[in-house]
Amino acid sequence: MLKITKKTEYALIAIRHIEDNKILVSSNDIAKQYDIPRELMAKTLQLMAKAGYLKAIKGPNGGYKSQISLENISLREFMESIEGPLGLIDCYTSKDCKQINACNIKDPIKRINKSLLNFLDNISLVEITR
Amino acid sequence: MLKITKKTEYALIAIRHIEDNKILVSSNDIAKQYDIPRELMAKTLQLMAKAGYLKAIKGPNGGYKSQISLENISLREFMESIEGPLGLIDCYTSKDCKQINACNIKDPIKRINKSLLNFLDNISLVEITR
DNA sequence: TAATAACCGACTAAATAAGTCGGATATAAA
DNA sequence: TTTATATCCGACTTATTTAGTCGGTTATTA
Repeated sequence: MLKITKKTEYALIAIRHIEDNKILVSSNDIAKQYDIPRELMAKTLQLMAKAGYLKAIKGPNGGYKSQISLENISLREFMESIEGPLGLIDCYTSKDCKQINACNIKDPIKRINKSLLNFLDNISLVEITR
Repeated sequence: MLKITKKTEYALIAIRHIEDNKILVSSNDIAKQYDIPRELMAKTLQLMAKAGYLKAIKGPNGGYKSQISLENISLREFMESIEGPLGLIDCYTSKDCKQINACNIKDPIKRINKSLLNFLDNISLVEITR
């Protein structure tokens, strides 16, 4: 419970690696170095490129480089761009909860959820490089 | 990602319900009122009783009543007693992560995890009744 | 033109969460 | 003392989500 996914984990490993090695890094390099399945790492980097965090360069000697400054990205923003909306519960995003009507914890959970998101909003991605 | 489980959700619904209705409440009552599967609700209440949050009374007209004052319980403590240890990742609890050696985000994640736990430590269960 | 790297979607496998089933024990009331 | 109702318990099945795989395309450089 309350775990982050491997995809997010791999994304964080990659972003730090790319940040630390200011040169172009290929998906294969990262996968090999951290023992991450090639295809998964590739897919994840593609997501990150699509989200605008990385610039992708095709062809031999291609790879990825950073296109952002980590200070400006929050952990929440980053995670959500990879996995979709975060939340302890999705009463509010999806509408198929059987408890929704009678539910006696809707409001408190909403409040707690909000402050959790706020918590993640206030963690910058640079944190991951320290 | 970062979701709480239904079991935890049902537990919170139950604890609030029991708190609001100071009398003895049966598992069936709660299950019916909030449209929760009987057996699951029963099992969850049993966990809570075992953890010492509730007092169980068997037999007809039996049920559960609160045995704690919610102010003194943190959300973290409550959740962990139902689901086991919390964490964004379990590098540290389990030892079977392929990345563990090369991992470049171990320390930052550990730090962030710690402050997440701290966040949950500082939310009291009474919050759920407001 | 061959090798390499990103790109893309559909697929399978593994892990976890959610829910079900069958039966035991305790207790209050008829 | 019997019956009904409640907790208690563990094993089981099903559903959902996460993780990983596969096959093939496009772009680019040497």
